[in-house]
Amino acid sequence: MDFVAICKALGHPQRYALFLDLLQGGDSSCCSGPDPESGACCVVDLTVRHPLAQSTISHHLRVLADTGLVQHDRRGTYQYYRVDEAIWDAFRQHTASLQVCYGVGKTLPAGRVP
Amino acid sequence: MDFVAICKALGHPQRYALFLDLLQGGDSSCCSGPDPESGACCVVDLTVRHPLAQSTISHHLRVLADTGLVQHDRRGTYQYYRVDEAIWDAFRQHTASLQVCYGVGKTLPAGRVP
DNA sequence: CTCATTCATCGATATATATCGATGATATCT
DNA sequence: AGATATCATCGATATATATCGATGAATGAG
Repeated sequence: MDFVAICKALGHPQRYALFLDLLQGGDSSCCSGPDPESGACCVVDLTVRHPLAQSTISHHLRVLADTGLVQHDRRGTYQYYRVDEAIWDAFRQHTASLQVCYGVGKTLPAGRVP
Repeated sequence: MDFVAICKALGHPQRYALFLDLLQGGDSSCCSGPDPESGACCVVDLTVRHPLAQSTISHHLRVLADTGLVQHDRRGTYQYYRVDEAIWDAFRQHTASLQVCYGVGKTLPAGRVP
């Protein structure tokens, strides 16, 4: 789980929107997955819901998939994308673990004092 | 709290390293703040600890500060940077709130089925 | 087999970002 | 006032990214 890489991937408005869409399992009516309860989404559906060219959406999905945050499996001509819950959970856990921690075990430095 | 902007700011290795440094309150020995228990860090200290030019560090700190994630206050000639805990907490809370939620309230679409 | 559909890849272009050295502004000290 | 230190800004350059249209590969339908 590369925290920085995932941050970078989510740090783009359109890509974040795609990610949110996948998180919600493609709940819009045009999603035509064979098992909608799996939360997967095919590229055409995303193309309908997002104001981007198909190639651009494919590109963003690849960026997300390269971090491991998103998985895809082929069914017929369709490619279904979904959020990898384990990776996402790891990301959230890491974020939660980063806390401000000053004044703990700090040795007062003897350096210059302005 | 702009989630995407913060992700973008943290999605860069050097900037993330600076952020971690600030999170830990500059616990390295060269940090010479007048009140080290406040967790603040001045730019020179970061310059010593990170392999970047001073102007580059200033730039990254500005990017972090522009998101609100980091604050700074001047004391003498020094500029002390610290993490804004409220913003960081908001970021962590938002991250925690983003959950996979499929199969909830989903109306089976009548669209094409591959 | 032929055609249509989905989707990834390629090539091109415009924009953004990272990085540095140099300069300038502000504050402190003598 | 003059010298020094900290730090932000500027200008330049190299690299990365976003976006699109066109193309090609794979698959299913007729």
